Amino acid sequence: MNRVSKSQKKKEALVKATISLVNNNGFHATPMSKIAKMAEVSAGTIYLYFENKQDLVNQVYIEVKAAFSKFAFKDYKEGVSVEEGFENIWKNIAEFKLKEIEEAMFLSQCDNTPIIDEPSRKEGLKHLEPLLDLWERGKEQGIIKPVSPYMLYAFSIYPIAFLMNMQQRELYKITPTNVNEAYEMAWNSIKI
Amino acid sequence: MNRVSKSQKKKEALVKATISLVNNNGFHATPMSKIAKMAEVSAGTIYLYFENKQDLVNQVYIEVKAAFSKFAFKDYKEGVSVEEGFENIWKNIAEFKLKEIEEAMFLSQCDNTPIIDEPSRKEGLKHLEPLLDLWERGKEQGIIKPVSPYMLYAFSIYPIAFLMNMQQRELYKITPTNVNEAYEMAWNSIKI
Amino acid sequence: MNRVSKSQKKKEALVKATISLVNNNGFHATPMSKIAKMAEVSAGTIYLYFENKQDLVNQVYIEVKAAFSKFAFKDYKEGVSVEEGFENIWKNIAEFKLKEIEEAMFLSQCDNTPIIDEPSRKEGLKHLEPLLDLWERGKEQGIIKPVSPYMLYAFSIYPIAFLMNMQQRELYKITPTNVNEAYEMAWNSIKI
Amino acid sequence: MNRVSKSQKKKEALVKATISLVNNNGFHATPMSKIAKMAEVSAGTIYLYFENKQDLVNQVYIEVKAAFSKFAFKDYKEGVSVEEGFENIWKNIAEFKLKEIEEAMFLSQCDNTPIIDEPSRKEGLKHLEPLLDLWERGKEQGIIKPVSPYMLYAFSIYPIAFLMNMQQRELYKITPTNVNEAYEMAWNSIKI
DNA sequence: GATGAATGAGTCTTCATTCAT
DNA sequence: AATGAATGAAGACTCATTCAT
Repeated sequence: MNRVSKSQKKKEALVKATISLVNNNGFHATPMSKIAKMAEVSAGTIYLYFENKQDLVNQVYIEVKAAFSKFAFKDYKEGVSVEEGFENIWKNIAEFKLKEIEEAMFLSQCDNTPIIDEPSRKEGLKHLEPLLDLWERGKEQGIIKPVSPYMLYAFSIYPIAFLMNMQQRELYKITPTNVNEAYEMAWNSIKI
Repeated sequence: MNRVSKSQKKKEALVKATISLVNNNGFHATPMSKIAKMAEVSAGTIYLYFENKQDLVNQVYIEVKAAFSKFAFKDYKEGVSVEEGFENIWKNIAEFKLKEIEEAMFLSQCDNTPIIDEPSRKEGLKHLEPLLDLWERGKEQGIIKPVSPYMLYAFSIYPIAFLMNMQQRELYKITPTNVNEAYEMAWNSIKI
Repeated sequence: MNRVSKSQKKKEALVKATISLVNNNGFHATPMSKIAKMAEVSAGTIYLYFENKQDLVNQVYIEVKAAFSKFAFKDYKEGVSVEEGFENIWKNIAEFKLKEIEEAMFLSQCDNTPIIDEPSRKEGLKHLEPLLDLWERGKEQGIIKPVSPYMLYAFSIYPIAFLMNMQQRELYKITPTNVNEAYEMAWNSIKI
Repeated sequence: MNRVSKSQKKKEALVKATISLVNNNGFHATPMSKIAKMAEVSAGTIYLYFENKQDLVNQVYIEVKAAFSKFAFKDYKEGVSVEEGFENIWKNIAEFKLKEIEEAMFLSQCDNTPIIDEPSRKEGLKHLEPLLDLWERGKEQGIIKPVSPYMLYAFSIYPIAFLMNMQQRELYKITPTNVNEAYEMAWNSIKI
């Protein structure tokens, strides 16, 4: 038996296909039949793995969000200084958004659109704890502005999605230099 | 004769209905029939004012973007100092996004989704010139970071949309104090 | 006052437009709105002259059929010999079908299609009497085959429509020589 | 397994229904829903077999034309004399047009109407070669008039459609005697 | 008489979902 | 587990016809 079962492979193919097609056409403009075709399974097969279309996107969303979070905290050590920790996480996130474009675009679309239901949204959020903890610590140490984490997120993390969008639409090209500049701006906005 | 013709009223009702329904359900999940019903016209009437569904959203997008831009630069005088000018514009934008929630949500969805075609996106952008000019001036005076306007926008303007989204989802409440804090963060991120 | 009233002109324009559009698209694929546009009147105006769409084609059919019949018997004198009379009529019909192509195509489409109602069809037929009389006389004189006039029509007159169709589709070019050959064939088929 | 698959049966039912309904109402006046109902399948099923309505008629046309051609040349042997061969083919065609009325009416409507697209028309023509060859041979032998095959077709074959139409409208009754008379007229018109 | 905005029934077509195989 | 043919509900769009002006 393979380490990854045939079933698992099919599910992954479906997830990949969903991401790609929803990115290009939006959720409601991507038929299940196309997802099936791209994943090289039959239309009926989807329903062996997912209850229905809504359940499919929900699951994909949760999965991608999990992958994103995992990536965001790779190499992250809780003990590290606030600034160092933030830089680590921020650059991970930036790397994710600029390298795993498909996944990142998908998240961006889901987060600005009513296609994901509220429970799945909640589910998707729960991995972000370490960043919130870090910010909490920063606030205690007088390093981070004493504002809502939503505000911190809005000004330091959310902007990366915009840059990614512009790059995707070929209006803007992100270089390593830009990334450092961007990091500076992010840090400037949240540090005291 | 009325100042606003009956036709004009119908078109406006259609625009309003489109914004509201697309906000709540997304573009592809809002049938023309519902738009018609909400605007209290017959389904066929839509096609007197718009070529098809795509044309409808495109036009609504352009219109809302124009309204947004107009609002963004109200009371703005070109001669004013860079910081003062930026504060003026930023607060206008914030006010728009927090007061004209329907319109702002609509823009946010359109800007992160493939429902608007590229020509209409271009059309929607062209009113932002004064802000770009201001930033240019700021860079010359050594006040604003010498980075791409996309970057400046990402870190100073785009975050407002996130706050609006969170408020809309009732996860976060924006108060006048918050607005000032947010402005500080915006300014901190772009100023040298 | 003009000899031809404004009303009459509008009606004629509508008839012409109907013929042209039905020829190119078929009855059910030509909207009233297009007919109105081509006739340079408003859509509502059609209903001042015709009860509804069916009535419009019916009337156009009857009118064109009448024009056709009139043309068919121009210069025709009842006293003339059967062969001479037939040649006269046949060549008139051929001339009509090859010169008044729009009208002739329209008739051809109506005659092979269920778009005209039966009463109007009957109405359209009633002008053909002189030809039937001529054939009757020919049969009495032992010149024309003693077969049903439908048969005589099928083999001597109906073929012209086919040639017209082929010419219209640019598969066949009718020359004066052809016309004479065709007449010979027509005559050969019905004469004893 | 059946000799004729279930799928094949459905397609045939759709073809039959299309012929029947288009005959009675014309192409544009027969909704897909009615075709589906008559074929006892769901509306959506049509689109498993045909791309769209146009494709449906095109395919039906080609199929019927092929059946017609096959019938026209049954029992036909190339070596036979020109007159014998022509009589064979002509009578086959007459038999088809008088027995397979539905199919024949359908062809008649398609051939005098812009509902079939040009490629499908071309496709439909290609089976008529043997008749053209026979006529060519007849011309060489000085038996058939040296005129365009379009002319020969117009005067010898096309008339049958007229007789069929009249019979269908119950204005004329075709008997075996009539058929022989008609054949004589056809032959008289094309023979030298 | 003339207009053309408005209607809404009717059409083609798509697509999520089911189910016999 | 997997298929894919079949369904039928729903949606975009058209168009004959009406009616206030």
